[in-house]
Amino acid sequence: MGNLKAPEATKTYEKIYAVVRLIPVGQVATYGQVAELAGLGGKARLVGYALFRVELDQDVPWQRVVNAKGEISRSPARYGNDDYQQVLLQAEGIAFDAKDRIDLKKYLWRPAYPLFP
DNA sequence: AAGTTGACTATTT
DNA sequence: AAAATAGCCAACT
Repeated sequence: MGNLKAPEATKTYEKIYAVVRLIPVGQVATYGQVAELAGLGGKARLVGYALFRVELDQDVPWQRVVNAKGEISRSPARYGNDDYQQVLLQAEGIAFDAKDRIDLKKYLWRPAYPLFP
């Protein structure tokens, strides 16, 4: 315990989680894209920070958020959860190449704009 | 209440 | 192509 539950999250992060929850199965979004859709002005780092704090929340499909290169962002702070992310994405039908990269041209989420009126 | 922390990205070496 | 740099901000303790 000790982690925020998404519905109780503070406003800024709540918006990020709301966007992430809209990513369809079988597609991915980049951190920068989520930041922009959440109205954060492209501050991609905030999205990464927010997702770290909600990692254990089951309602947010954090696995569908990858970095701008189409790669899973690895970090020692995740203790292997990054590998699990790849497994989850593959289970949704997303393919990784030999360098563990996703073909963003194929899988990137293209939502209608604006997401939030 | 102030310091620490952390899943990014565009640009430059 | 890969590695280093600078700019960004909120939540948690």
